[in-house]
Amino acid sequence: MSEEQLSRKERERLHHKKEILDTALQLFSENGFHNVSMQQIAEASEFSVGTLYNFFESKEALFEELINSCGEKIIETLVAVLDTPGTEVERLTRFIRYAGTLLEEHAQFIKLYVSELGTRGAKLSHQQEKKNFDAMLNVRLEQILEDGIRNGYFRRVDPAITAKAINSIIETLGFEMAGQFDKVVATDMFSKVEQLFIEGLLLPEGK
Amino acid sequence: MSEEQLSRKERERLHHKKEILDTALQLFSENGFHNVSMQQIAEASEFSVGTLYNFFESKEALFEELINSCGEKIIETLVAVLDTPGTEVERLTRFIRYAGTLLEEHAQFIKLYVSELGTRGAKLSHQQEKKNFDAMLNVRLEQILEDGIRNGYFRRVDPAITAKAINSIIETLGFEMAGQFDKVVATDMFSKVEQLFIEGLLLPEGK
DNA sequence: GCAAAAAAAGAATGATGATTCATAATATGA
DNA sequence: TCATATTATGAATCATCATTCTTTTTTTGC
Repeated sequence: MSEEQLSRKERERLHHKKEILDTALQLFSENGFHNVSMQQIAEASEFSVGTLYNFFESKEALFEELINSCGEKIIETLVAVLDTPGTEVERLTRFIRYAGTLLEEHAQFIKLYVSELGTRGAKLSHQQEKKNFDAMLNVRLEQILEDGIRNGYFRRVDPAITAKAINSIIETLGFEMAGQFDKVVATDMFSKVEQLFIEGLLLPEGK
Repeated sequence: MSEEQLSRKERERLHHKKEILDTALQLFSENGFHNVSMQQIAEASEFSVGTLYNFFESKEALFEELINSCGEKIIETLVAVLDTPGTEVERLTRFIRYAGTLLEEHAQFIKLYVSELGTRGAKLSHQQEKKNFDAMLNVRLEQILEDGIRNGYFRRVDPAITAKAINSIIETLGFEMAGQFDKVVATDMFSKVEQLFIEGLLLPEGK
């Protein structure tokens, strides 16, 4: 919607930036932050090192922008799925299924995020408080589980642990699959996750 | 058992090596492989850099030896727990509980392993095929789950996914707790994991 | 076309940190 | 106690980057 406001020059600049971010994403997700140099990003994106610094304050800044730009989009759709109408059972089910779909379009980002930040480890950036997408998701999941229990759909498990468990397996599968994504395999896997958790959580009577 | 064969000198050397590995473990687990220098390890262990290289080929070699020496011990006890007599339900239960205990003694190692290798990511060592402790565990867990299903204890979930899910949550909790371990909190958490998975897996009738 | 401004280039700088190696300290054994 | 062998030391080397900065190229407005 703001695309219209920008001059050709500005659009071009944005496009260049995107190109850089894209190649950086590829390289980082394949080799990890520490094993990719600015030189490499420069060569791969067919810009010079100097130009990279023209777009980004520093290597870390580049990385952060990468994470945030992709992360925000993903988390939004994910949370949207969780906030969908329906019973807690339906919403949780939809959420798990949707995770598989997400993987398809964002395999690289997910791999990078999981391995460098994920549920574990803050290996990078000793600095400021960055938004923790994981934590955000966990809170939502926990809420749904709690509601589901209160409303008599789920057994009385611990919502916090269960949320973490669901998150963990999704991240693990996400990471595993990201290398060589296959739509069929992915949907299959996530439907098994669904079966494991949803059926494992349902109360025998089913309300 | 081989301790007797060694001369005092050799024993001393071994002891020195252990001291180095111990301080390296502490530093690595706190800061990650990339954020610890050989200098730091040298200072902290009160040896000189040169001496470190007297014991280890390279920084990576040191790291690998660290991982292997600790990992082997842990995996052995863990597999031993899985191979214990009893029904699959009992064995799996024991396994999950035991994971909490393990954490107590090996918090540092677990944190390091999970964050640098774990279920995800091969950020380090571009080289040879290192033993993958995770995979080993997964295979065993899968087997137990399969048996448990066949013997009518568990519902018909996918053993591979379920094994991964159990592994993932254990790793995640392991990592989270490793920072500031608290026995009470830990046993509590793992008993909730037990409740989530065991009860979620049991067939209504209970055979 | 042309001068000023903007963007791109990439060689030079500076830090950091792994690894080496000549030297010093220590242990051994006669 | 001395000569030799072993082990430890840490300053010097070497490589690898991130980052800077001067120069070159391209674009823009005229």
